[in-house]
Amino acid sequence: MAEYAKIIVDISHEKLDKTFDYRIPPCLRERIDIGMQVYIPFGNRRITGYVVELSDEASYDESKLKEIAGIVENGVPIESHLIALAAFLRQNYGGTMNQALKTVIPVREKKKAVLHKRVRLALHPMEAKNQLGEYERKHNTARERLLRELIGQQEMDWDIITGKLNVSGSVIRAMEEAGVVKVISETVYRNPIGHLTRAAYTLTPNEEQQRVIDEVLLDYEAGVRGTYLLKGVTGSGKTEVYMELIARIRDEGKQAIVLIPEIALTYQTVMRFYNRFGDRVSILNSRMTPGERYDQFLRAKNGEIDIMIGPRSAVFTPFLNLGIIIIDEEHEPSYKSETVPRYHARETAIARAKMLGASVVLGSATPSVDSYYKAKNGEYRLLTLDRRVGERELPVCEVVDLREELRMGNRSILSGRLDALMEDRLRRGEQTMLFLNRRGMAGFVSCRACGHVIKCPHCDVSLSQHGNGRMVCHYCGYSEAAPLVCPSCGSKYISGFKAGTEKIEMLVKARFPDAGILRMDMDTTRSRESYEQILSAFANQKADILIGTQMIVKGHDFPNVTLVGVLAADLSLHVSDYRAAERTFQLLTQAAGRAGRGVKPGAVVIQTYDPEHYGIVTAKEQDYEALYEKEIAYRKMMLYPPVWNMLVILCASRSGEAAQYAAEQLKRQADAYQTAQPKEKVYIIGPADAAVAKVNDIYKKVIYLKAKNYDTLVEIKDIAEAFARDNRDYKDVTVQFDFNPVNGF
DNA sequence: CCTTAACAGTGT
DNA sequence: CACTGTTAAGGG
Repeated sequence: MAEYAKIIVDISHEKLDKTFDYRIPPCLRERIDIGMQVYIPFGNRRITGYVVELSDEASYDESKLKEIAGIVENGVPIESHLIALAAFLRQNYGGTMNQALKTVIPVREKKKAVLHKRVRLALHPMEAKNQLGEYERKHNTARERLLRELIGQQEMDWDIITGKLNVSGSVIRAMEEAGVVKVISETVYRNPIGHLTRAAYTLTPNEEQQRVIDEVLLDYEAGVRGTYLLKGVTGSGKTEVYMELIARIRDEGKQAIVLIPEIALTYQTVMRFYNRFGDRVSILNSRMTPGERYDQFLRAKNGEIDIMIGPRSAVFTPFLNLGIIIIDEEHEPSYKSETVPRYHARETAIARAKMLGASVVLGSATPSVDSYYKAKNGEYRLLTLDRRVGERELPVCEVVDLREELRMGNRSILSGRLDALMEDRLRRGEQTMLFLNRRGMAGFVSCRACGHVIKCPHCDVSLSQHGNGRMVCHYCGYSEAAPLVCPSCGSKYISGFKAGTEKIEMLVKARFPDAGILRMDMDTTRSRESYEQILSAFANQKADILIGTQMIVKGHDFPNVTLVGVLAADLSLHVSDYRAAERTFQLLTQAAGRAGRGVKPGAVVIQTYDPEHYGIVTAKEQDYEALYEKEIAYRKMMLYPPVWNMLVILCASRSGEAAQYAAEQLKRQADAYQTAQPKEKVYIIGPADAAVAKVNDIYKKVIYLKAKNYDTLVEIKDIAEAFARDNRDYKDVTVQFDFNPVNGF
């Protein structure tokens, strides 16, 4: 039995990112375990911490050790494997142990879970009769009313008594003190899907689906736990495969986690799982309060649910008998965290599955190059679904060269071809979706006389023009009134360039005045429900045309949409990111997938200035293999992931000089590592300005490192992290690490 | 994070 | 010499 415990203090600060040794008092030795929250004396105060490790010897002067004061009884003990998972996050993605623990452990809310109070009769029927008589004699009318009711039905809801019966809480309390009744309060966890009504569930997997299911289950029954990449064309029924696998693994008493991109957690998705699994399912989403999310984790821990559906953070759902983790749309960049630790849910899921003996199924119509590469190398098992359920045809895809349009004198945002098709769809009463990855009226505003571009005073980006006569920064939210004359030279010839969704809406309205038009982007989906409202309005055909940013292309099913227009396919192509072509392909494929979901065939028009680019050509042909081959050749040549690994070190500070100096010093540390380990080739580039050099008055400098082995980069991260922690120059500089970044840098 | 000790500066 | 504000270090 362990005598000492290493404890991590429950406060977030780098200086406290270490364990403290405590003696375990004999009376607690039986009960103490890794992951428990405990009270400890710290300095001259008493605080709480988490047990991270148990040991028989102390690594600190034993005479100075203090004793653990007690166990936090109603605290949520984190399982030891969750601590191990936190250690994995810290090790592989950087940051402090506390940050890692906070990522893994649900946020604790001060507010208690919703209480459900009931009142029960505490006396025998005979005694109750006597008591009732006494109340009648004393004219205790309220007590009499309540007691009479309770003799009839033993137990009642508190709310009914205080409401319908009009008996106040103080009366009930007095009766409880007299021993007549007993108040029972039980915690009722908030159930985000409790209000749904379940429909009948019927499905028989088709031959192809069954083959995939059998392949995974055969492994599972043989005790093999693998990672599977399920590549299935849109509409091939991946969700049915997931549900069947979950059902079978659940029969063995195991639980399942289903990860989906936040934006794809629609009512329809939840309903499909709810119809099949009822209230053994719960969900997590960003619209829930921390308390609600905390409740769902508690329900999982208490065994009230078997299946959790949610975005990347759901990978930490505290299931004890995890059998399978499913990651739908595994290529989605939202699976990579943008806050420290910048973990990837896919890698984290695989690590967690390994610890617990669970299988992982990654699903996508357009797998990430990373995953496909691993599948080809045998690290993942590749499974495919090639047939669309109901044998619907893939939409016809055309590419329009915008340079050609310009030459023909068409300066409008709609090409002649798209315009003609839209008119046709309007005439036939079918729907159109227009996709543009830029919101607002104009991407930037500049002066035609002097070329001055209006920029955000806090960020190194131009301000976007919006329809309300204001200029908005899309990075920090700063806004100012649009000027009438150039602030630099006074010329009145200032205007906006590069149309956004808002401008498109205006232009399309002018072009098709009789059409019903909806717009969906960050600006129109501010409130909680507006997102669902717009989608359901469009689904119910309240509008003919839906204009939006990428949020409209994620997995929605609109059977009456027969035309999808991608207004500027180049937008995602020319960003400073080696994944640009891959992202463009995925986006175009998804957008195209929105057309022709019903019985009527669909058409897709892709407008671009770069029609020969392989990202666009392969998307038009719907040729994933061709895209992959081109892409992997490029990555091999440039030593980009997944062929090599990459680490971006980011130095951010209010002072540009401090950030630069800090970055230079870290580069020197990396150089020193390279000199000490010459056989491990590391390419070090920088320091340089980040893609956006300043955001919210914070200057950002980056260093890029490329190495064959991930662990080499982890070692450099450890060195840089230790250096920054122990060096006073880093007091006002935050250093962050991003491994194999997916969201630009 | 919070607390404390040490230190320098200020005021009587 | 007591008092106050700032800073660095320690916490097991």
